[in-house]
Amino acid sequence: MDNMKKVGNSSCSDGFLLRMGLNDNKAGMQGLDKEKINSIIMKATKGSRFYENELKKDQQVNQRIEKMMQLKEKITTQQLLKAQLQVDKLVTELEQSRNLSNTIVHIDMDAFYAAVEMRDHPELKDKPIAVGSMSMLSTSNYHARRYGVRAAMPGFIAKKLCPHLTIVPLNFEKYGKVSKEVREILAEYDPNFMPMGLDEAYLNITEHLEERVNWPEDKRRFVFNTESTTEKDKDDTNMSAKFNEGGYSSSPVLFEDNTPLMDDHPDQRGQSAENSVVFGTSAEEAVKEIRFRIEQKTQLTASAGIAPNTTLAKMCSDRNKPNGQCRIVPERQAVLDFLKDLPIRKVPGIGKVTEKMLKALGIVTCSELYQQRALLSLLFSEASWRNFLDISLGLGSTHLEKDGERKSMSTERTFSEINRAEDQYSLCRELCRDLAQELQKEGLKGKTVTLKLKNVNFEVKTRALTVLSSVSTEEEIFAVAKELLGTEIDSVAPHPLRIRLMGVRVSGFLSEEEKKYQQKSITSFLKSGKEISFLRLQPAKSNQEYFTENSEASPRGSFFDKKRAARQLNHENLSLNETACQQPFHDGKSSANFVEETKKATDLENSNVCTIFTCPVCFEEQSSDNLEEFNRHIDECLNGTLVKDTVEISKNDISRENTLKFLPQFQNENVDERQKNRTDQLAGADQSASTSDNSSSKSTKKIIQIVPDKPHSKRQPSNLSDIARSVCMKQCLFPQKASLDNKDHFGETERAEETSSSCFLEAKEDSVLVCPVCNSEQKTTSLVSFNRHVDVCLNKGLIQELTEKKDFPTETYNMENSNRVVVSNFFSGGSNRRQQCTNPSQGTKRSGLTTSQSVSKKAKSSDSKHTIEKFFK
DNA sequence: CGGATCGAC
DNA sequence: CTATGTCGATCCG
Repeated sequence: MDNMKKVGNSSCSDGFLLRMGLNDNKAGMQGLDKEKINSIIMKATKGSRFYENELKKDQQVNQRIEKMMQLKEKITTQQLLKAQLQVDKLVTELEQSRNLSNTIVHIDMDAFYAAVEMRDHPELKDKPIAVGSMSMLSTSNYHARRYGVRAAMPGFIAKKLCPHLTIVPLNFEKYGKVSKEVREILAEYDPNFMPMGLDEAYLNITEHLEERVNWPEDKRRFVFNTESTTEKDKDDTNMSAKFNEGGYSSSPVLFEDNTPLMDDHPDQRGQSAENSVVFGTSAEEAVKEIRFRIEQKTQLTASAGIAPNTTLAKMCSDRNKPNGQCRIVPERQAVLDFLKDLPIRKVPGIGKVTEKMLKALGIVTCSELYQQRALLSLLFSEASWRNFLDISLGLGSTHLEKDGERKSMSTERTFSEINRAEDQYSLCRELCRDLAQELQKEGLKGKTVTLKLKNVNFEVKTRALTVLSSVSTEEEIFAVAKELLGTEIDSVAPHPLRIRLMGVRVSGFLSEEEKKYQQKSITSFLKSGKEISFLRLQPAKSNQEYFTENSEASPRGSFFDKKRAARQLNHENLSLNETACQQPFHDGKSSANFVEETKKATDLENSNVCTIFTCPVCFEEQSSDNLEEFNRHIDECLNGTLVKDTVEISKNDISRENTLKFLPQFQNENVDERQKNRTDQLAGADQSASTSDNSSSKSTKKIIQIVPDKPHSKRQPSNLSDIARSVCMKQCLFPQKASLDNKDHFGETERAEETSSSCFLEAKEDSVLVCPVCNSEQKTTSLVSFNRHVDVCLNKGLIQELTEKKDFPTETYNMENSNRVVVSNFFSGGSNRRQQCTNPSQGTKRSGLTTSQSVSKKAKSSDSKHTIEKFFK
């Protein structure tokens, strides 16, 4: 209670100041003390829009904390004990899997950008400098840090702190070059080392050390380089002089640590020739050697950490910064000692917010994190508390992960206020262009486009839309982004949208497999078995068919399918048929058309399609072409198979996966290069319209066939949600095509014409919407309201479905008070489960609050990134 | 899935 | 004189 109050009332400046990273001012002669720094920053920042927003965010965090504390209050001793037992059981397992056999090194260049600039501008050497701009600094040198000048601080504030500060503009090209030089050295110790941005890298030197033991001295001898031989020097003729004066002799690389210089070769160093040095064979020596060589080559210093896993190595490299190194020897006790008093904030993955939340629980150090493990398991998501547990036990990845596939790509830009829609659209287009370029470099195509906006009050909003066929070109991305932007503009109309940042992101990339086979939406359909087609119910304009592809994300998540199905009805309508259908979120003069008029979708001929309905449940062809009658039939069938359905889910999912491998490759990928916007969404349909002959296809997955010919084999409904959807889309038709069961068909199926034939159901003006869940007729003819209704129904259904599942892990975790656990377990479906994989020796299984460790970023992209040097110490 | 949030640099 | 970034991943509902 006491705590709660404190949190709630905590001084509003708390979080903000925290963020500014005001900390150890090394009691140095020059510089400012902490208080002075605080007040200057405050003065400069107070009242600004930025500050106001910071306060707001801070309040939100406080509210979160308050909620957490309330939850905590309700926890009973018994629950806690139970949790303790369970967590400790896990601890035992984790402890058994501890792997100390690897030697991981984290290398971190000191004040990298600033150091490079100082090297290249000797006149700046003894001055406080920062790299960046008046708006934002990327890093500062140590001299400037004494004034409180930090990375991620706007330059104009830094100037107030330190009027003498020299701000040097960023020069990524240069940093990239230096970085490359460093990497060349690193590669010698671990060819598979993992760069993290320009100034950091992880190495696994386990193998190197094994070999190194047997190396002759000569292989470990390095000469002092007093010549300037680096390329940089060409830029700077003073290099030699500078190097001599501030260079190696005064550099502490070899002599700074108090640790004995030698291990296995006690007096080597002394024996070494005058201008050379020999390094020992231990891990420490090897890393000293690396740092020595880096400094010789670049005249820049690096810090390093050596430990049995990446997390520890990283925290280690921070310890003796700058220009120092630290090792945690591979013993359990050494690891625990290191962690004992380590503030959790030092742990990679624990940021400002998590720190504050944990602090509210009285947790500041890693050992406290361990002590509270039971409580944490009740208050945080599984992914989070498991991560906490790993941290407090000192577990982490013991090998460097391969660069995993990237999951998204984005670009964003900050600018001074833009409020004219016209400018906003062209900016948007520009961003799409940039992004498209980057996507193409990596050959990626994604299905989800996200627009990010930050208004002049620093409030950030994102709006996303997932489309069926993946996008990658400027035009394709813009077509979607434009729509999102238009909606936002309209939403504040008649006021202008006043923004200071815009960003575009593409995610939902196709997997390799998908790339290969994904072609027509039909193919995706075969794969996922969860296609949704939808009949537009505004027949006044046109009848179109929309496919929604289901992603892999939730292999068995029927709930999401439902949600998505319902939601996508909205979105598809919105984005794809702006002109042809009502625009629920736009007024008539939608600004989306401001820059580029949306092209009219090609109306598809469907008038002469003779329709046959096949019930998606019983697979009987229905004689009647009366929709209502058909609906009734399906409803009956559905009711009859409800129970059976849930049991069959997994089985069907498996069979679906198996068949996937044999999907034919379709060739019409670029057929519609010219077709943009919604037209391309309809490519599959378009094609089928012109291709009536699909006799070569064996339609095994047809659910509703409305095509004239073709008998088809039956496919079991995959699960309840599938059925629900198909019913929901009563008047829709599913693309078919097929050859799931016909491998012979493969390979030879290169002709686009063979791919599919799909038909359209005639839209009847008097269509009645019947909710597939509750079976009630809906009065409305508005799709949006109908969707809303279905959504609600589906949610109800979810609860039912939940209670029916016997294997739902209700007993596993504290359920009495925290339905959050229920929800998260359910919602995350497979993903949560995946994360539970717990073999620390198997490397990163992190998620939740740890991020960067589990994700291997592409070096390439981080290179071009505007990086900000870490700012705590 | 979409939106917000977190963390790294 | 003004003026506070960019990116990717994860979590929650």
